[in-house]
Amino acid sequence: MPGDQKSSAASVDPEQLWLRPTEFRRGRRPSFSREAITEAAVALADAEGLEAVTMRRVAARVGAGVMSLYSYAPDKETLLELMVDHVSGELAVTGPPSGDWRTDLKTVAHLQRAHMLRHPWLPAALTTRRVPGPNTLAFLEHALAVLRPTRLDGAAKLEVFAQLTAFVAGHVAHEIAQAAAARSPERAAAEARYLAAVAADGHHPELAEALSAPGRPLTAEATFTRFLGRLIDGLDAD
Amino acid sequence: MPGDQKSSAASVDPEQLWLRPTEFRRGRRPSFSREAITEAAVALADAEGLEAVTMRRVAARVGAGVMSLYSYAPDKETLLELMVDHVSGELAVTGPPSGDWRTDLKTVAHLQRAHMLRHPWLPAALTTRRVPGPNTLAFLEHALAVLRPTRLDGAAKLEVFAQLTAFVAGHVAHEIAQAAAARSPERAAAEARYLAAVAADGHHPELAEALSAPGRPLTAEATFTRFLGRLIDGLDAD
DNA sequence: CTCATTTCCGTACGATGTACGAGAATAGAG
DNA sequence: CTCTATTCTCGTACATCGTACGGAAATGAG
Repeated sequence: MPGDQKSSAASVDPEQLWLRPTEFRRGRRPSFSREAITEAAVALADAEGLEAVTMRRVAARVGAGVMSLYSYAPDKETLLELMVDHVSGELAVTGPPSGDWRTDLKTVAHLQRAHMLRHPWLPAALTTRRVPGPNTLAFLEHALAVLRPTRLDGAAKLEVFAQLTAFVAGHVAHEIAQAAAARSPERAAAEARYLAAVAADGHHPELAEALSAPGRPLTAEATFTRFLGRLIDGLDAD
Repeated sequence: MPGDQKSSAASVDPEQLWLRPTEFRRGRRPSFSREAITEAAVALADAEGLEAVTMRRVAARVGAGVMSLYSYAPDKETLLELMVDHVSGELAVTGPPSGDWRTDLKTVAHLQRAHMLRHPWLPAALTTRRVPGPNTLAFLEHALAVLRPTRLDGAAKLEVFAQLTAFVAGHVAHEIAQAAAARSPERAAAEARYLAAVAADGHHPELAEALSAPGRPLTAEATFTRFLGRLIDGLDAD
């Protein structure tokens, strides 16, 4: 493979991934399943973070040999893709759109946020992964239905969904980092001391003022709702 | 370290990172420098992506032994942090705020977008990294100055900057993925075939319609500008 | 000089993703 | 039934990764 420029783009064949023939099989019966393996990987990521998801640990969790996993997914990248779509199955759609598409779209975003908070590895995983599986597509279908009352064309609707997802992922990544910092007081104190030192150097007057006049503390939820409102209420202006 | 829950949160001591004593030194004179090492790492990431940044390759690029790098950065995580801040030095601020803070803030976002497009590994790196270095702080200082005409309190201003950065990173990550897919026609065709197959299964009528009525193709720049406008013009409503 | 201090880096170790290929299990053909 | 093709299982092996360790080399202080 000459000039293999993988950069940071995922490279998984969607057809081989999602359109595998579930048909007739000769040979030995499978001892495990894609689902069981994916669930094990998700459980690991939920409990210990994405970097705990190693082929060895996943295999141990399902009781398989390491190399057996490769009968179900051609490589680890694919397994990550399976994980992302698997948890998207939890994005239970609450019913048909109400007709008030702005409210519906906000509900969609709030669902996504709760979902990503439950699986904190999702924002990082989504940065690269980009082949929508069946569960992701079901949710996308719902989002498109929500957008039907708008007069956006197809490409624009897809773009709105992608932007919304990116926005939620970005917000939740930040939210998670804040929460993690707060959970480790030693680290939080070190960071506070560092920022205080910077603010005291005289070269950052705006930062100094911002830190000294913090205002009321904002909940992450309130911040999210506010920015989401700005984003969505401004939509369809053209 | 009991209960080491690292999850996906970075864990670098900001004081040891950015407040190192550059003072008097006894012992042997350094043969390299943080800057040279960081630049080598950045060059690697720019050319071949984040995953090409290995200690061995960075060392080879600066002409050092692998373990010599550890005299300049305690671990790879720290080196990544250095990379992020190093490239932030390119975010040249164009001058004092004009007074029209909405326009200024849009300029800030456009600067960030161009910056991330020049260093496509940045969105992924920013998902985890969260200790602002001097260059990042200089840019933050500018952003805060831009927000001075608003009557937001300190915490709110910081939140606006974080959200804006997250939004830009999310958009650019998506933009990069699109561009990468377009650059590999084989992959793009496979994905198109896959989506067409899904749309043809009858269970995704909205998707089918969105794909069949794409509308005029949108440039990434235009999409960015549009969503950015929505986000910023809605600001300060309360 | 001596000695404390700092940098340099070869070697080595554990962990990772996965290529390879030998065995085991199963279904159809005869 | 036997034979053969097919499929799954997984132990072994390897390249590559981050980095711990410790000795050699260089430098400033006393």
